[in-house]
Amino acid sequence: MAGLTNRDIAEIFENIADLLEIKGESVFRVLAYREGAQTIRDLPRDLSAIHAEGKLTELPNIGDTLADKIEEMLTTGELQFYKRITAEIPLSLVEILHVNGVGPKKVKRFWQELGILTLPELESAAREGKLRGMSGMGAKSEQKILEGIEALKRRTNRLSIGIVLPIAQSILNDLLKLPQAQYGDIAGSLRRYKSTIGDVDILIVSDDAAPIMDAFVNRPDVARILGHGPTKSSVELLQGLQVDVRVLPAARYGTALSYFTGSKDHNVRLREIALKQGLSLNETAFSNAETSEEVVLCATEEEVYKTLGLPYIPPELREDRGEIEAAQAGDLPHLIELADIRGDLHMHTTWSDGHLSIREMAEAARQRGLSHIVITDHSRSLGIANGLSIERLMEQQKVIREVDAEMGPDFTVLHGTEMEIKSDGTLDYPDEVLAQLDLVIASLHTSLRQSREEITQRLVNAIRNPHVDIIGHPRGQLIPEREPADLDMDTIFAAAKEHGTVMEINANPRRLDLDDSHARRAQELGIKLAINTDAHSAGELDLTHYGVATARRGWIQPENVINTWTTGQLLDWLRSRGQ
DNA sequence: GCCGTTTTCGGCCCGACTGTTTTCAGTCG
Repeated sequence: MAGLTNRDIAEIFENIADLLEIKGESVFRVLAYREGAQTIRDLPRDLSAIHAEGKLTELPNIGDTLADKIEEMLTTGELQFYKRITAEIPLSLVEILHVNGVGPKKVKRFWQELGILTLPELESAAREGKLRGMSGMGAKSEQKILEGIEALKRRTNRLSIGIVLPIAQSILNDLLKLPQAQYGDIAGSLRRYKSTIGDVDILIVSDDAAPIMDAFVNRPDVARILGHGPTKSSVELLQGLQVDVRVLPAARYGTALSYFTGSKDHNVRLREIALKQGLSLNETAFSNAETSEEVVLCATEEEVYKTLGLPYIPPELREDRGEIEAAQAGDLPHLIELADIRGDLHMHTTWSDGHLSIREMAEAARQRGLSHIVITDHSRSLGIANGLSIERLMEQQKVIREVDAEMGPDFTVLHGTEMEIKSDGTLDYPDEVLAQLDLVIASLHTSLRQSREEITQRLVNAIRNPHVDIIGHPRGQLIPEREPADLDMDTIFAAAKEHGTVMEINANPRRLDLDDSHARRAQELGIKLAINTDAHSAGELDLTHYGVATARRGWIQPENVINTWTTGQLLDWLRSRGQ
């Protein structure tokens, strides 16, 4: 089997890590495979392209050994080492390892002492009371494993940040209403604005933790209490989402917030820096590495970074993707902020599949402090979304000009389209129609499973058209259910660079497309970006922060995002492209 | 297995909680 993708290779490394862990290998060797897998998952380019350049070992966490294995997989489609290890440790054990409360030691013992190879076998054994006979295992452990298996079956993997963030904010708000709670934050991957969220971490400052812990585990939306200690509790909500709450004193809040915001890789790097100063850093304090005596308490994260001799690093950058080195060099990027956004260039109205009229969308956008918007309804071939015929498109233009005039000089409404790139690669409106529009977004909505060559060529065709200004949600992913199209992003970006075509970061949390690492790659190549909501309602105009956060995760600076431009700058740019 | 502004060898994080245990191992984050 040829054509192993980055995702395939990352999964194989992840499986190897699990198998080595069950085998009882050094945790650091296990970690090396995990980190290698993570690097590959985050990669904005194809491993085959990097391999062709001979630069695999320049990737972080990829050394000679992993590079050789990647090469073997790319060239032969197989990995002999993987065959050997799966012959030694059954791959089906990996599934058991994913049961909450079951770690590598237990997986190995279930396998070797009871011959359990699969999740259903473990479930039967637990139901039949066969586990409690093992040393160190009782009826309670058995019950916990059964609950863990049930949770795993319910589990819908990671959820979109758009689902999780509102839930987490409501829990935080409820806890902060308690008289014992002083202040608190959402930490974890949610604070870093990852596009998908596995669980929620909330920190609360208080000197009286018990009432907060009790209130939390007794919430009506709690399905199951996973833990209920004096300062830390953990629950599973009815939606299957796990939420952890910790309570701590104000004097230690900085180290705790830093620790629980992560990422894990970022924290490891911070600890290394601390150790070089003779300090040991954990979630409670900096201690003397020799004597373990606590020497610095940090109430704020700024103090944590200051103690390490670093400037404050924004949460969205904390992924160990070069931010530590940049901070040390005094070279952190000036990141875009929500307040920099002046316009939204992609939204729909009742003319196609939106819920509000042009006038209503304009009013809603103005209320939100924007200075201009572009109405971009769907084009004619997207029948399911009531796409506009050429006649209706031209009719719409008249209405948009009227609304624009009504809105006065301080708010501008422009006429655009979100035009289909059809499955044969042609565009949905002829050039002479496109020439009459203020702005053209071209997007893929259909035939997203075409071959890499075909679908890449479709997008390149659109990029080459001089009337196309922006490529909307370029990769076509839907989080969490739909994988991105199989696009050759090196080729896409090269074309976009050549033609000055803008790449969208679609701010809808189900899309977040481009993602952080592709956005970063685009910026490095000198490609301009747009952050648009693709709103179909007034409420969706409030999704911009997800796009801005994704851009921040991609190290994006405001000057490279065309939504930060004034209305005049945008119009000048559009005019210059018209020629 | 990766990595290097103290190291090409020897580090690589550790505290909270649970269940089982009479002092701790396993798991998780």
